Amino acid sequence: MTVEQKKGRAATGGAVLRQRVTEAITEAAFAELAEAGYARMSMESVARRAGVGKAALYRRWPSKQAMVTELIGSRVSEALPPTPATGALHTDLRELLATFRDQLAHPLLARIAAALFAEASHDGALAEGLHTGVTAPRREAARTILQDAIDRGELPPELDLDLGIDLLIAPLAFRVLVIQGRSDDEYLETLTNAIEAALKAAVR
Amino acid sequence: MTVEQKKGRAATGGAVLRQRVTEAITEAAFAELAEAGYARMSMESVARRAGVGKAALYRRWPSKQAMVTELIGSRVSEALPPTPATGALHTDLRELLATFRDQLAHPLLARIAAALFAEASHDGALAEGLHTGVTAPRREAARTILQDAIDRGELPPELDLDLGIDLLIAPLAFRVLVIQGRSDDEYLETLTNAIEAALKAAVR
Amino acid sequence: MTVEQKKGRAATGGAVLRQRVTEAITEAAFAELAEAGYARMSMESVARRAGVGKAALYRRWPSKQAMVTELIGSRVSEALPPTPATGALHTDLRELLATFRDQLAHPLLARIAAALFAEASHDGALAEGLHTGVTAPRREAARTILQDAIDRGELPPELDLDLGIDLLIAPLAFRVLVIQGRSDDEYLETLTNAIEAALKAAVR
Amino acid sequence: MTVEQKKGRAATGGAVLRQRVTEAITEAAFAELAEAGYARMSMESVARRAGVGKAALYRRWPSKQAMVTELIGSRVSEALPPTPATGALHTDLRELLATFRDQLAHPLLARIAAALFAEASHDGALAEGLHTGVTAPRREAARTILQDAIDRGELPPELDLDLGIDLLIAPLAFRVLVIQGRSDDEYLETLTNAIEAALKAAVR
DNA sequence: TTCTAATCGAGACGGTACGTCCCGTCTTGCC
DNA sequence: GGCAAGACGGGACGTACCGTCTCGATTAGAA
Repeated sequence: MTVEQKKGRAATGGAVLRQRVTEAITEAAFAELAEAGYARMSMESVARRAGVGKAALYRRWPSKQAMVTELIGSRVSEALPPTPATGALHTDLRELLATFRDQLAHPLLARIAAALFAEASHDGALAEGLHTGVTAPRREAARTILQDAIDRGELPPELDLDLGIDLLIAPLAFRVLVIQGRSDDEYLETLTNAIEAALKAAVR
Repeated sequence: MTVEQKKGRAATGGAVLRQRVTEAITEAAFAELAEAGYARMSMESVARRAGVGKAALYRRWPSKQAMVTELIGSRVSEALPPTPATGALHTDLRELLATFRDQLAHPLLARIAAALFAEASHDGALAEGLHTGVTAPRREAARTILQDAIDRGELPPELDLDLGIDLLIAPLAFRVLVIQGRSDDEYLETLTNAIEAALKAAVR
Repeated sequence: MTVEQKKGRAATGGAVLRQRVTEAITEAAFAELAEAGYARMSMESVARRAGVGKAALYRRWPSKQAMVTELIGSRVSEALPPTPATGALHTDLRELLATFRDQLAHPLLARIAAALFAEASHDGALAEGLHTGVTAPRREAARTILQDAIDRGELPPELDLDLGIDLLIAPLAFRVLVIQGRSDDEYLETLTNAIEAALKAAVR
Repeated sequence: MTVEQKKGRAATGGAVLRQRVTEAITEAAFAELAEAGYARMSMESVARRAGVGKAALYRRWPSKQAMVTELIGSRVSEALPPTPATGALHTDLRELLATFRDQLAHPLLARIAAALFAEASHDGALAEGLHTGVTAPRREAARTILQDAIDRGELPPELDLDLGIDLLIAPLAFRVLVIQGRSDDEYLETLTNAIEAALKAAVR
């Protein structure tokens, strides 16, 4: 028996059970978050709903905030769509906006994300986690679209990319999250037109 | 002492003490909010900091949320600047955006407002309060600017006003609140140009 | 308004309520101790039984052990009988032993005291508390009886007082607490005779 | 390797391992008991200290209490000295008391025994176990000495044996366990004299 | 001036959730 | 089939706040 074998001997014990429990917790947590929101959700109710001891939660995450952050982050990540590449700025834009709207429209993610972003002002680690897991990938997708359009000559090379990304993401996010207003296809089409015009003018 | 003086004293006497206490609470609440954020602020620490009993708080507001909402709402309202009316869309826009940025840059209001908007997803009354006290007045200012520009022929009459307002407010809000990025005068100038172009294209 | 008046202003708030709550807790704690014993008694069940928040317990005592120690200590203290002074060693002895037996026979105090003495081996503060509140007063009563008997010439002046006290207390305590055997009046009479003989021989 | 060797290993191999594990647990348990006492000792720390899994403990004993009871019981039994038979009550007594003191002075057994006797008030099985394993054998030794002395005419035939045993055991036990006072040879000599006198008077 | 009624600071109240620890059981893969 | 490792459900620990309550002192206004 080698040392490696000995060390690894019991390392995998209960992987199946662990998986089952983790899934029960995840499901319960999302349900509680949807019903009560982040502030009113309690670890005790999640554990109760999952049919699980509180320790099972704290064995996986060090705190309520850590649990919710990770759950949201992974759910959001797996929902990250492929960057559109239709070959034309207008269609790329519309596709990205539609995808973005569909994600934002998911009431659960939207509501919780808002609470997390709010908390992030007072918690550097949380801010970092949200940036890495949520914000950055989406901004990167937008950046790719814009850069492609510049390469094709559809947008001026002097475009301020960061500002461009803001223009792309912000109006829709505000409408859905803060105003909680409509964002149907007609709205999206008009918005696409407006953003396209804005991008062409957003030069340093 | 004349009767009038006596009456005058009678009308304001208790009110003076009450006013003093209210001010102490308000100041303490803003300080705690700034240091700890909405979620971590406690009514007990506010009372302690203000040197008053907890009952003094609950005599004025029915709950923590109500207190913070009202405090934020009134502070935000008194900070509402006059709507710019320079006679030209571009300057109106830039002035509004600069004002808006200065308000958002106030770290306290920004952070707390985020937490409150997050909570609003689960609390209709809070949502209503925020809309009336925070959102609506600002959107109205933007609407006025846009309508004036339409009237002057600077913007097409078919402009989707709601979308136009989103375009005006959202990118800056996102940059300051979520991205927490820079928003200096240069950025603002480019943003103004981009928004102006977008508005001209945002027709139904 | 003097400083004293100002300082004392709110110091007495809720004394009546406090008293009521303390009594409810005390009663519930004794009941739980009787039913479950020290180890199995929980602060939560005491609070529930008393119709009281857990904080009400922890506002009064810093821990479960402190609460039980104090409750037992005070109950035992108030049960401390006057030292017998019949003028004769034999009757003093019998009276003291009878009193002692009656206290020990109280099933609650006996059982809990045993658990506390056991814990005391590992907790200096607890040991100190038990000595001061429980052990010392009883030993003092015994010492008085013995000294009186020496003064009257019923016992030799060379009597080892500490040993004498052991002889007086220990056999009965063991019978009741450890053996849990009978200790009726007949037994007590024989025991009194035996102890009296022992005391006369317990010289250094 | 021959078949016999293989078979022999098969037959004893498991037993040897089991024995080694049992010893490691026993040693760890006594160490933890000594350091923390019964209440604060945890099965988890015992397992960790012994370098074994918790299941190894629960495969051997059904509960923490059962484990400690059995461990203490067997240790105490193997420490049971031969009943003294010097041919004279005084020397028998002194020898028994000295042995008893030496056993009680063992800090581990003493402290744990106290906690177990306390728990026994609420647990009949534990009480039974302690009586059989700890109390009864020692009382029997004392009984033998007393009966021998009666047979030799050193003690009256009317002696209440149970009371006699109490007189023998209790004062020393109290001194060592509860008072935690000194019990040197000088004390023991005086005590022996006193008990001898008491025994002669302890008649029904 | 004396009375009255509101408000004050202090802090205890019942409750709920936090994150930690340990019980006795269960599961896994190695030996 | 026993082993070490360690996750499992359960439940108590002691802490922190919530929003409510009670207390006696303070404060002005009205009588």
